[in-house]
Amino acid sequence: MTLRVLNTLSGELELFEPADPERVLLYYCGLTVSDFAHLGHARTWVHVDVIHRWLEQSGYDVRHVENITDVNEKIVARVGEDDLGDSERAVATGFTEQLLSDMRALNLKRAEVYPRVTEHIPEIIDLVETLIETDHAYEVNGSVYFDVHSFDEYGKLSNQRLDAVEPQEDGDRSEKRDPADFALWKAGGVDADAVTDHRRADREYAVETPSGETWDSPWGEGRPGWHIECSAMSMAHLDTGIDIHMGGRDLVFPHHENEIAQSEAATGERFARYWLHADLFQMDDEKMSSSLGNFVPVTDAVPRFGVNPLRLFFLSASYNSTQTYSEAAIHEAEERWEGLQSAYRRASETADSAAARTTVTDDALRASVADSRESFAAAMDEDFNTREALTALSALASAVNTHVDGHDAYDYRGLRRTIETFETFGADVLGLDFTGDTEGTATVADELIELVLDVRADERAAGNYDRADRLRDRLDALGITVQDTDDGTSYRR
RNA sequence: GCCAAGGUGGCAGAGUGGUCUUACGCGGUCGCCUGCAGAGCGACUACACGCCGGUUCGAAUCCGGCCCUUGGCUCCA
Repeated sequence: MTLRVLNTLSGELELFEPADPERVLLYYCGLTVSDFAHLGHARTWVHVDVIHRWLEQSGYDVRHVENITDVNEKIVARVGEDDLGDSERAVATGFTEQLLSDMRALNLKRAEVYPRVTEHIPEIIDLVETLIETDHAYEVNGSVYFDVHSFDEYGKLSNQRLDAVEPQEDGDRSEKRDPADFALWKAGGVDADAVTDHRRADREYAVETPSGETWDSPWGEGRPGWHIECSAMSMAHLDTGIDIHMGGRDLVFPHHENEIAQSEAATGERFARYWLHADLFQMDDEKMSSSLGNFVPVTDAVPRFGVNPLRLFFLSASYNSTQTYSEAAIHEAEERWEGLQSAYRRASETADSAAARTTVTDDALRASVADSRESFAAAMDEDFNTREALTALSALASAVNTHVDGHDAYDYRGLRRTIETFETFGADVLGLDFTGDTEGTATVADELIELVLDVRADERAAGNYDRADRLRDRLDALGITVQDTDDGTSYRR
């Protein structure tokens, strides 16, 4: 079992070796809470989640930290909009709660901690002071900037060369020594022009010119820069360097490049061993993004498609390739989900049936289970190739069907092993829920359906197929699919 | 312009030096099964890999050039 990962730093597949052989420190660059999370975020979350789960499955103790950026001009821009809140903090709190709720809906494993910028101002100030003391940063008019030329390896993540980076145009950055220098601390309140830029003409705002929160610092009243938070917060929560640092590909430059610069300049140690970047989710021919307004919110998608099909849809492309929103592709994931779930149920039902015997052995089934386990693990170990891992689960589903279709007495031990494989790899690793949909809560509607099916069974037994088919059609029109099998009639809503 | 990722069958999407891979899935056709349908199983859906060169006994897979797409260089998962 040797995991290899594609490290953005080297651009190559590398053998994964965490600093502590038993523990993985995972940091995921989370969201700025200025809007609802959309499917692009969801896709990255699901992949990060599966990576977290696979690391645990591989025997590591995973410490997972995921920041929440709750200080930002875009948040301030929404102050006074509808009932979002009348302060930066109120807007941020509302979106944060929504975000955590979306994550639960997607069946994501919780991070150990979700640090927020507003709770780490002292750590940020300490880090900025260290950078000034070591001559990596300088203060001008109450703002502090990182001096990119003070860090020799600047550009090593993104391969950007300083002289090739297009200089920014705006004049108010002229106090920087070099256009590529970036703010660690910004003097004064929020930039009113930036806030105005983020406001939308088609919306009403109860607060005309909202002000963001500011904090005291050795350089006067101000706000932290964008990049510094991740360095300060990861240092606060992941004591010894990060093993895996993840985020979207759009963060490689400048965000992650700057994180490396300021962190390694301050500590003299490597900030993160492996940088993994999830490629972006596209809507037609451009990325899905809040600022472009072309997004499908998680809150709409989960009830509409279901969490299992959505997860399968995301996992049907590897994390480091782009994926495009397509209802046809989500439909395909639904079909695949139904196939997997029905095979799981068949395995469970037949294993529990009287026809299952410990004396029966089906070598083909057992070989399929072994193959499936092996190829699933091999796929995940090769940079988390979830699509290939799904192939292994589909093969397992196929083996169950072949076994059950082809035998009158079932291989109990083989089926138990099959079920265990679905539960370990499908449920624990891929985060699918095989049991949730139908079991436990029989509603009145379910009982009425059973009643109709009983009537239909009587009609069929009496040879009244016309009447039986009409009942089936009526149920179908209500969205209830009826299936007759050797073992009786089942239905699916 | 610079940096990065990518261009594979009707769709979607793995593979990354050689008939066991045109994987897996979706869609479509046919067969088995079924009272019928669905599900399931089996077969098929012209030996596809952006273009042009090169290396090699052999390339979708390596090298070079070109075209195109997406992302980054400004807030962004």
